[in-house]
Amino acid sequence: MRAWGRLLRAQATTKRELAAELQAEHGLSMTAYETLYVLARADGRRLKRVDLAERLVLTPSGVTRLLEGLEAAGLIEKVACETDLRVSYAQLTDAGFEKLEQASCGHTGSVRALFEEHLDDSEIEQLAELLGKLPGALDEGQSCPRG
Amino acid sequence: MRAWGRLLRAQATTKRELAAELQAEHGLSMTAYETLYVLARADGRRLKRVDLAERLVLTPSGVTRLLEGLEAAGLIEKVACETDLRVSYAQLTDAGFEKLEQASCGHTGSVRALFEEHLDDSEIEQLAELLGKLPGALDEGQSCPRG
DNA sequence: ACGGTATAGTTGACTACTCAAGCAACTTTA
DNA sequence: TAAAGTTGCTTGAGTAGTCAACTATACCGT
Repeated sequence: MRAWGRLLRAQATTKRELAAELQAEHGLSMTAYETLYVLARADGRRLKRVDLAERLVLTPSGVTRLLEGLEAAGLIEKVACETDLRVSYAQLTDAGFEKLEQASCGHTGSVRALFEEHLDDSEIEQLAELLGKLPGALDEGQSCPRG
Repeated sequence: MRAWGRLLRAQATTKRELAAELQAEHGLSMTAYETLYVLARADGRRLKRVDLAERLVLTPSGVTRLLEGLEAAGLIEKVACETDLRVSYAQLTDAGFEKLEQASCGHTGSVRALFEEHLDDSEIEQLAELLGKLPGALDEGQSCPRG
């Protein structure tokens, strides 16, 4: 039960710090970063909006609004699907990929630093393990695109 | 590093569910609930806005806006401090305390259920332990007011 | 082929925060 | 005892998301 309170506060606190940094250094929101990240690792660097919504834990309308911004910034583009006229893919542009690479090292570094400041390696491993059992955990891979 | 991604998603997913339930059953937002909760356990059931901000991981303006709502709903009231005219306490009203009690059992039940669905007791204990080492962890007590 | 239902996405109105700026009351210092 | 600085809180404007309602396309049974 303490676990829940701590989950809330730990996440809120760390997220706030990291978001501020990401914003200051690269002009990206946390969610925008996550978006570029999942797109970069997706097949063909594109994803249906609906899949994006699931991965980012956002509603479809949230995705629409998010992508509006990213498209305006030239980091992604809208690509129509040939076989289903309803779906439009979010396609990572080269600029978007570069942006991600620029932001990636700094950001993952900060995340790592923040965790390692408070936990040792095996504890982090344990934590990942435990959190992985909670809902919302779809499998992912490593930290760096092109890594 | 996976830990971070999972922390984000686990929290987003669970929070979404629990918030919806809390809203449907008691008309409270997650943050409102947390507020009532920390006030109930505070000395004299009141807290300075600035302290509230720290505990809820909110900015002062966020607290102002939040308390506006809670005060309008009669769950808290504004009480001026006698020795320092700048500070105004948020004082939990009886109605607020009752509201908390009503919401408390259902909510803590849901939280517990959600965790226990995926983790066993010792894992939950471990998780709480690990999250407790992350920033933002100030000590708290048990789950139920008056408990 | 055609009506019914499900799915993908968008839009308008709203909520819950944030930040930057500001005011008021307190403290320090000289 | 007054200027300068600090602290507690509020306010205006903006951002990021939500929900409910909508359009458009696709699929399915008859």
